[in-house]
Amino acid sequence: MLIINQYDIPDYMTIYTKLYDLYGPQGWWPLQEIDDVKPDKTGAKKGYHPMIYNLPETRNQRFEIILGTLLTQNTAWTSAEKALKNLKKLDVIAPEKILSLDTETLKTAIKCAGFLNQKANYIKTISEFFINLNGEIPTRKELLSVKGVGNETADSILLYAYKQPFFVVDAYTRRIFTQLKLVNEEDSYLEIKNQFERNLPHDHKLFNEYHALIVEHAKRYYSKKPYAVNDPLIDQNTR
DNA sequence: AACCAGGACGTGA
DNA sequence: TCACGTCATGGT
Repeated sequence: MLIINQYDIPDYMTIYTKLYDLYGPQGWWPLQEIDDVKPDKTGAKKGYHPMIYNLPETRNQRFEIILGTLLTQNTAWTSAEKALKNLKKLDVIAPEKILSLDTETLKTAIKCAGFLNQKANYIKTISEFFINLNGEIPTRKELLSVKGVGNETADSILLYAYKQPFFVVDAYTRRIFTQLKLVNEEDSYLEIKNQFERNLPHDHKLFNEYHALIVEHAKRYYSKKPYAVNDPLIDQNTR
């Protein structure tokens, strides 16, 4: 007989360990050139550049990550990646080059990632913002003031582009942790984010892997309804 | 053929 | 604050 009570709910670190044991290091945030070998789609994925935590190393790598966070908003990463490849082909993965790029050309390049009008606008705007930073790390508040940067994108930029310990919450995180009964469906973004940050050591490598692992796990068990079928994190008898 | 994808913004209550 | 419509393309 299995009784569900608060003591049966695993803690955040335990779940992280389980996910890491299942999937291994994910090697986020993906960067072109470094991630030349793509994982196969059978599930034997080992990540992009696993166990490498010193990236990004250059200004343009940092900028590429920022472009990626905007392009992948409500969009499959594969589509955002194609857009990035198009930009790479145009040799415009640098804020100054984006600013001097014709807007219609930009739209054509990113069309495959959807929301082309908004995203072209966002990309232009954040390019100027990035230049004005002069290499400084932006605050979360500053990032949120940029049009196109909401909670998740701000945290993604801080975590993956600047290696700061800001936990990223996305729709997958909400789905999984609602099932695990660690968060409530109606909890706000900040409530969930704060809960993770209160219950985990503030280590950017840990936050990096954790969010990436959540995405990997969700793609397997939380992309089509009903959710959580055969989820190894959940005792199937108690679903 | 609907539904989803590593969301954010503008609007009106 | 908050629910709701909108933004757009591509894959399943």
